[in-house]
Amino acid sequence: MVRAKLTPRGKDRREQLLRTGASLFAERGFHPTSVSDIVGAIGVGKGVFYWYFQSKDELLSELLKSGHHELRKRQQQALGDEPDPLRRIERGISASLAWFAEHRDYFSIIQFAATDETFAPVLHRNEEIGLSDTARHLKEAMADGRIADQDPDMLARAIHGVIGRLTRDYVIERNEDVDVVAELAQSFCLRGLTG
Amino acid sequence: MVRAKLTPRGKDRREQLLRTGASLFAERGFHPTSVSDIVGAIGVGKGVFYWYFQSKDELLSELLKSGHHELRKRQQQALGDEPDPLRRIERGISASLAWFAEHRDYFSIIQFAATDETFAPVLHRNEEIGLSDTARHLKEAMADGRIADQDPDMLARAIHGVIGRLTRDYVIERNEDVDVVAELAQSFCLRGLTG
Amino acid sequence: MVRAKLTPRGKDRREQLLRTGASLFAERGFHPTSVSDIVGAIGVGKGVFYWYFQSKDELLSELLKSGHHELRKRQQQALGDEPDPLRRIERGISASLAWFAEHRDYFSIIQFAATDETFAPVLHRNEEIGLSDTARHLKEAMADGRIADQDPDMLARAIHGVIGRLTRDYVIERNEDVDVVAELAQSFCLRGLTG
Amino acid sequence: MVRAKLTPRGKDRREQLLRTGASLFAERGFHPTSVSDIVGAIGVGKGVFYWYFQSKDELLSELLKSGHHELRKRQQQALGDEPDPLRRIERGISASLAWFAEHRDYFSIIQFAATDETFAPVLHRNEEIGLSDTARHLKEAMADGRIADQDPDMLARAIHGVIGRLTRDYVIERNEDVDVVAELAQSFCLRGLTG
DNA sequence: TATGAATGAGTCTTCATTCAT
DNA sequence: AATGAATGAAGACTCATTCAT
Repeated sequence: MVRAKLTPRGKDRREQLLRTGASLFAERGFHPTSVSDIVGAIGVGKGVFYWYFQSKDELLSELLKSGHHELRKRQQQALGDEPDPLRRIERGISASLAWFAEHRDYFSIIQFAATDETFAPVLHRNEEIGLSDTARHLKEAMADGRIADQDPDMLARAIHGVIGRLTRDYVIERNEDVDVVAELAQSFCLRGLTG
Repeated sequence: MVRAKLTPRGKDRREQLLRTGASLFAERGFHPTSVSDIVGAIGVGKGVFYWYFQSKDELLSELLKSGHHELRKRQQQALGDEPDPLRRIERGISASLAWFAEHRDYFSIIQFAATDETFAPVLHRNEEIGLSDTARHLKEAMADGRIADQDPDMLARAIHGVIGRLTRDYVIERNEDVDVVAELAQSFCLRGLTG
Repeated sequence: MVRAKLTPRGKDRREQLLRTGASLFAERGFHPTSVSDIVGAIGVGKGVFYWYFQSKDELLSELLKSGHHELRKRQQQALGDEPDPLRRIERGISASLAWFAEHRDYFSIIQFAATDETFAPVLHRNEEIGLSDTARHLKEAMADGRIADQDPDMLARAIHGVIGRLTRDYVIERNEDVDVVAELAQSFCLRGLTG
Repeated sequence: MVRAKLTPRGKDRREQLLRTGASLFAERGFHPTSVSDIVGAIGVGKGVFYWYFQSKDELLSELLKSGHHELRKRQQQALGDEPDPLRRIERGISASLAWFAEHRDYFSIIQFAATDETFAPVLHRNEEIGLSDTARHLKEAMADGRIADQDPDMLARAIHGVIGRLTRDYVIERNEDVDVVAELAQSFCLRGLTG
């Protein structure tokens, strides 16, 4: 039974399970982490887990969903009302990198989810949304003649590829300064678009 | 016990296990695929698997190792003796896409391995090699004044990010024509480098 | 994970597993007895076993440990404050036989453990303790001039050899009256010592 | 199929399997040693084992049988035509210790066999024979009034208990000089008998 | 005689999930 | 809301034994 109404204490517990799960999934992987590991890390009984979540899968889904929402919110805040579509792309790049830098666990989880039959569909839907945002800016830039006519979807994915890879290699793994990485990502992508 | 002496029949069986494992790992994921699934798909007893591999992990490692070798070989063949470093990068991009198009299973396996504590180290070592190849070309181009001075490692990773993402989204998932994808990847990356 | 906190019910279950394991190990041997056999005999699920013990090996170790403690306690009670060292040896002999008569399973288990690479070390340490007790009495008797000077350790082992063998052949296998056996063991050993 | 007639080469192979099996069983135990280990140690294929023995159990049985015969032969040689029954016991003690010192593997194997449902019966029959030899000497000594009237079987087992234990602890485990051990065993047992 | 290959039942162990309290 | 206990299917791996060559 998924609890509809939670007492404040209940909400905290749920958050704690979410955080702990995220941390362990990121560190060891989803399959190698057992529900037992999660509740054990918190020091509560196994029943607690199933009081707040229907299954282990559900915990991951929740993580995916909330991560996506937060990232999205951050990106939209970053865009503000910037009228220049290319500037919007630049801002989106640095907002994404910055957000991931603060949510490393989510990044790892997303990486895993992308390779898993069960979660890939959810993830793809999420990605589609981010992608279409980027593609919209690109189309606008094309309409304005700022960049050459090319498949906007493919370009969007190329940009996301750059972001993903640099995030993983520099932000997550080497803890590099986000701004430095963002700058290169921006210049590489912008030039890649405009030539 | 890696069997040293294998009869032709044994070699075939080993290859068959490798292929079948690759295919199932790619389709369902490593953890969700059991050794039972693999031998069941071939229609042999469970012991057969362990005659050829020490463990399920070893099978994946072998897959990773041979995949890396083959991809590398393909890339080097593609480079030929091309003197222009930027051309070499272009050729590397299309060679990679082409190879992955023919080895979709390996791509998926690599994706998974990157998220797994046990295999990530091996994978990273492999990636390091490909990355240093790319970075070498970049340094040469910088020395020649063909592209601006920037961190060559970071640029190499940006390029690989583009390749990886477009491979996944177009070559693997949508079965798009490799040449079309390669062209965009090349133009995006080359412009990204040269501005 | 040795469960720290066990409810009364849990303690009972643990005892039950210990008893059942001891009984089956004694009857069929350690290796030929599977965890499945143990839980099957009790009529519970397989997981129950691993809730209380980390492994099959651990169950045997626990058995060895507790058996040793109990035997030791019984021997010490038997000695009381008997001042005569040779009398103490006599009492030790009958106490051991009596204890084994009540714990036949443990005797068989000890016999097996002595032949097993994994458990022999533990067992030997236990035996060392009993042996040094006996040797102490012997040294005292030698100091008193009650018995001739000989290697006390070797003598102690000879005595334990007599006890072990008669226990096995008469107490365990033929269910002979303990007192009769004890009497012969005592007279044989005491004369063996004093001549 | 048990081979009836063996070529000289075949006899050697069989001996080699017997020796290797004995050595591994003694070292690691019967159950933990696999047929694979045995043939692997020799460097031959698994089929070889089953060419010479019907099963792993059969190998152990053969070991038990031949060991018993050899030990018996040695003891009888040692007795010669010694007319004094107590002297015969003394000689039997040292002959046993000496033989075990040269056949440590067999000693360990016997120890194991005694704890195993399958082999204990065979072993017991063997022991019965040695025991009745000893008992015969004892009865003669009793008839001669050399030792007091006591259960000869129980005494014989006490003596064998001493031999077994000292063999294990000193001859096998500490590689002690056999003569020294034999002397103590003889004096302890003889005094134990005669008082 | 001997080998590499294969079988498949069986072993220990894990783990998501449920339940009684 | 939480706990200790229990379930049992499933997983990785082993191994005595057999077979084709």
